[in-house]
Order: sequence, then C-alpha cells, then structure tokens
Amino acid sequence: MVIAMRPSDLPEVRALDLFKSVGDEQFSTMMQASYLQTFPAQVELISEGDPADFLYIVVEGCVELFARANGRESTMGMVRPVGSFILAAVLKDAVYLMSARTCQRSRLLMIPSQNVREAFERDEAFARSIVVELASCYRSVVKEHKDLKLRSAVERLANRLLRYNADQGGSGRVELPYGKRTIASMLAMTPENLSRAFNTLKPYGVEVDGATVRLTDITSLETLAKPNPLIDDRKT
Amino acid sequence: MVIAMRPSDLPEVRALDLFKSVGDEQFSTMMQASYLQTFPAQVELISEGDPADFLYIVVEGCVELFARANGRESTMGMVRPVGSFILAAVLKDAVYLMSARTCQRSRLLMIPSQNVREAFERDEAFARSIVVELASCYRSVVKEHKDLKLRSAVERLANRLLRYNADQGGSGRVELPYGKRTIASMLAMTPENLSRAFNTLKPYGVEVDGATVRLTDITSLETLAKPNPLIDDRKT
DNA sequence: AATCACCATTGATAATTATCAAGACTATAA
DNA sequence: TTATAGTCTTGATAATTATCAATGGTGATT
Repeated sequence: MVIAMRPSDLPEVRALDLFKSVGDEQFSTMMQASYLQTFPAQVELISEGDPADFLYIVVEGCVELFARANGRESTMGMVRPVGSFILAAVLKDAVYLMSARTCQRSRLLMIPSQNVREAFERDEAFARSIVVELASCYRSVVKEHKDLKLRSAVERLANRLLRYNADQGGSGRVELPYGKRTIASMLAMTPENLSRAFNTLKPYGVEVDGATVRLTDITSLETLAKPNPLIDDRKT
Repeated sequence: MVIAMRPSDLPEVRALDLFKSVGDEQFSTMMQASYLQTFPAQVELISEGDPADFLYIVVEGCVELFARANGRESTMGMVRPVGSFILAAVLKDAVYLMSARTCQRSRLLMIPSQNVREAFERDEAFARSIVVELASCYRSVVKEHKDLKLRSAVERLANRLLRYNADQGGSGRVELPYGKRTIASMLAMTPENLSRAFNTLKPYGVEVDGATVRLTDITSLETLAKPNPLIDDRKT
C-alpha cells in the first residue's frame, strides 16, 4: 500500500495556504517525517474516537468525512485536493470526531501529529496560518449548521444546486459531484427523500437526468431557495 | 448605557485561557482600547451580516447566539461568564455569521477587532492561545452538528438532560438553565414538540415540574439516549 | 387584587420525512 | 454478453415533526 515517494516533491503542498508561510526548516522537518501514500477507493483512513496520529492532506482523489452514532451514519463533508482534514484534533492532541474514507483512489500526505504540533510551537508563521485555517473551518461548520437548522430539505437541495451551478460556471447545466446517496447524506436526508425533493423542484425548472441536472429557471429556483450569503458563500 | 469602568480591573478576563499567556504590553493595549459596558436583557448586540467590529467577552450575565434566515430564527448557543464569542469573524475581519442578544442584564467587555488582530500579529503567545480556543470552538460545533444529523428530537433531549444532570452534580435533580422555548430552539425543535418529547420520556423516569426535572431512572434514560462522548462531552 | 403579557401545555390536524418493498436502471466484471 | 451488485426511483405506509388554536398557568406591573 505504501508508495515510495518523497513528500518534499510536492510543490502543491508547499503552496497550500496552511504551509506557504512556514519556514523552510520546519517544513522540511515535517515532510521528512511524513508519508505520501496512495489508497484505493473505500478505505477507511480514520475512525472517530481514535487518537489523532496524523494530519492528512488530500493531494489527489477525494476523501469523505463522516460520522457514526447508534446505527446511523452521516456524511459530514468532502475534502478534495489540495485540502487538509482533522487539523483541530491534531492540534488539541485529542481523538478524531469524524471518520474518513477514500471515495476514489487517492494520494494522501500524512504528517505525524507530533511533528505538526512541534512546528506549531516553533514556527510563529505556521501558528498564524493555522489560526486562519481553523477560523475558516469553524465558519464553514457554522454555516452548515445554520443550513440544517433553518431550512427544509427541499430548500437545502435547491441551494445546493445553485451552489454547484455557480461553482461550475453558472451555465445552468450542473454535474452532480457525488452520488445521490452521498448528496442525500450531506443534506441530511434519505436517498428516497432526495429523489422526491428533485421532483418537488421540477416546477422550478430543475430537470434531472442521471448525474446531470439542468436548471432552466434560475430566478424561480432562487425565489424558492432564498440563497443567503451567510449560509451559502464558501468564501467569507 | 455606557458604564464607566476600567476593563483592566478584571482579573477574571486576564485569567481567561485566551488571555493568560498574552504579554502584559499587548494585553494592556487591548484593554485600553476596550469598553466594559452593562446591557439590559434582550438587547441585540450584533446582527449577522454586520462587520465584526468587536470581540465580545461575557463578564457577567448571559448572551444568546442565534441565527435568522427566511422568517425563521434558531438559537445557536449560549455564552456564560467568562467566555468569548465571534472570535473567528474578528480574526478573519469578516462579517458576523450569528446574531447575539443578552438574555439577562449582562456586563460585556468589547475589544475592538483591530486591536485583537494587532495583538494577534504582535504577540506570538496570543496567537497560539487563539489556536487552542478556535480548535475547541470548532470541535463544539462539529459535535452539535453530529447531534442534529444523527439523533431524533427525543434522543437529543434525553442526552441534553443527562448533560445538565452531570453539570449539576449528578443528583438526578436538574434545573433547566434556560426557558423551554430557548431549549427547544437549541435542540432544533418547536416548543410544542419539546413538551411532547418530555412526555415521551416520562416512562424513562423523567418528571417535569416547571423548570425542575427529576431523573428517577438514569439507567433507563441512558439506554434510550445512548450518550456518546464524541457528541456529548464538553471537554475533549 | 386585578390586569396584562408571555409562556407552556394539550388537542386536532397537516406537512414533512423516514421506512419498507419492489422494480428499473447502471456500471462493471466474469 | 450475461451476470451481478449496486444505485436510483416510485409507491404505500408509518413515524416524526410542525402548525394552528385554545386553555391554563405564571410573573410582573399597576
């Protein structure tokens, strides 16, 4: 499973917001201790409750963050290149709150927690970058929480479609980035309910054909969705 | 409205995790620029969407964080002494994602965002404390999000009662810390549904008398609630 | 004490969402 | 290609949750 490869051969990691202001010394110390591994699809990388041994960076592929409780399971988010996950657990030297599995064959950089915390202690610029990253993550979760508490399932779907449309150029033709099962779980609904929500949106110009969705009446869809930058904007 | 009082006369603020490792110089610069004000109950301190002008510290009283969208409103959290709120917005120099209002007459320390960011730039120890604080906030929201996505309303209530019981010494006699309207909103349900959820829990030894709840069969309640440290623990 | 406003509870009903079951479709591998 | 496993959709039904309306309680103020 281990693919021999030097993590230092990764300019895209060095270019990450999180790392770009780290001093060369701390960066190479971290990289020397790290592993760059390729995993097949559907590998469970971490389980919630485990101690945070590594900070993960998705270099290639896609990783699903999910949570389990009782018999249920829910998708908490997706991480695509180049993004990190479970930074907070690593910094607090705590257990993971979420589990993670690969969605596709993926190349991941694994930095031992201990080294991240050491670099955090020694490198002031790194500590500051972490603040910015954590603040962003925090605001993202708050937005998702608002989405869930303040909107119905149909509204969540409508807004998600509008977001995907914007992400993909705003042509009105949207490719769903994940399977419908996964999208349903992200939106906190069952697959059956997602199907029906798509039907509910038909009168608002939403035409579904497999993984392709055409939005033929954005105005009408927005009237229903009432998109809100304080929930939907990825940036701010 | 402004009560003349020097913010520097507040050892409890200096003792906050967030501030206790800040250098004296930065701390007093921040405090000199700050305001210590007392507000009556039900004052809306900030509105989501406003630029983050101040970092707030609750010195006395209680502040409710809530969010609005469409016609709806939802309680996102409560801040009690000595705690801060909207740190992330201040650091990112972004708009607030949540609104805040006083629940009671409250004494608040307001530190201008600009000064917080300056201290963050100049004082390394402060930057590190902020990381720890933000990581904790982040994990709290993740837990709340899991609570909402993985549990039914009755389960959320059962677990909340168990938490209150633990917070209050585990005697089985719980004083609800907020009005039922507010608790319902925190748990993402209507007041009517909360009433019914209490009734549903009656066979599990939950006896409600106004703001007092007696838990007479913790074992049975736990069997229903299935408390999970990865959702319910405030600490980790 | 009386008024008033607010909150909590209950009942009746509606809307939303989930579950179960079956069938259609899709992608992939033998 | 034919299996085959998985996903998606639809229908029927059940469970959960919300809404509306009415009532009783509580506390504050007058």
